[in-house]
Amino acid sequence: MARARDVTEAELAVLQVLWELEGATVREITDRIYPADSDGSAGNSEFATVQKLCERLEGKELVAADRSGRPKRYRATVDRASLTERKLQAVADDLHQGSVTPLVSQLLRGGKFSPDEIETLRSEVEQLASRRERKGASAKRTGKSAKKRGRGGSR
Amino acid sequence: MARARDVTEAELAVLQVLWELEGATVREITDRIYPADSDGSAGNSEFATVQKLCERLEGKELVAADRSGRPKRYRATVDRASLTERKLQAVADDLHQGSVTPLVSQLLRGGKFSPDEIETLRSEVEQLASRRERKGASAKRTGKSAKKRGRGGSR
DNA sequence: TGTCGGCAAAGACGAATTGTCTTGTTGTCG
DNA sequence: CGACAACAAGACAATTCGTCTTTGCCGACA
Repeated sequence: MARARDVTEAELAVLQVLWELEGATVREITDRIYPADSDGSAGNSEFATVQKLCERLEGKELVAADRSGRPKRYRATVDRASLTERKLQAVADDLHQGSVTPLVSQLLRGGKFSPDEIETLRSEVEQLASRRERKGASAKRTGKSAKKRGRGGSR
Repeated sequence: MARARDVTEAELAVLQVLWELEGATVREITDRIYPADSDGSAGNSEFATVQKLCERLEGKELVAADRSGRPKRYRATVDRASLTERKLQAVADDLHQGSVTPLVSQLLRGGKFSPDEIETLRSEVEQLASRRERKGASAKRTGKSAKKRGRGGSR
């Protein structure tokens, strides 16, 4: 029942650092997230907080730890794009039976795009279109092709 | 810190019913969500559960209640598309500084589309592209300025 | 050798959320 | 009136989340 636990605000902050640094120790992450108090006096608990966040992220298999060196080294096992995709798929599952097309339409309808972006999107769609030409001999567009793919509400 | 409260699983179930029925009483919603035990004996608590969910949804201003008739009547104040947009924007805010273009690209790259869908998307992009063509006359706010949309992550 | 600082692991904590359920109160209808 | 559905208010356990404390470990260095 528990629905794939989402990435938390604080956890995301850690991930962002790991995406930026491409592998970092808890200390390094902490220093990025909590600047200002660089003196080692009370900053002790912040370190522990980040440590805990890293553990939880490891539990979710979003980061991995390299335990060979002494200061343990964390790296992200998902990149920004993957996480984005997960979240988008979750939205699709929740609101559109797993189909992502409505999401794209919705985003396009929002229309907040620069000419550059529009051009990029256009070419991406064209690419998509041409890719299907290559394989689908019969452009039978009435079929709808039942590609529903519930996409496991599993979790 | 509290981040615009998300719609819960159970709450979403209620919303789905309201989208389907376009206004319904708590009883009606309950019957849809908890079938099987159609006898009115113990189903009492389920009713209360749905009641509570409706109250919370009302608190989030996602539904509104018409209190004139006796069996109170709830209706959704956001449609599926709006909720979708919110969630998408939240993803964009969290992972891409509020820009939705990367989301579209990501979705397109996923490539799970039927020929029909591709055709639809293509026309939507074309529409977007052509819409920007006629920018000369309107000195309105539509200027490319809108850009990134800081979109204060809060609330 | 002894102790000192950084690292690690475990866990406690309070606050908040979520889904469920209980208990009273109120309104309506036969 | 009397029964019964709708309603309001809240209690409840379970879980989550961010934070913090404690305790032990290790290697370095005077």
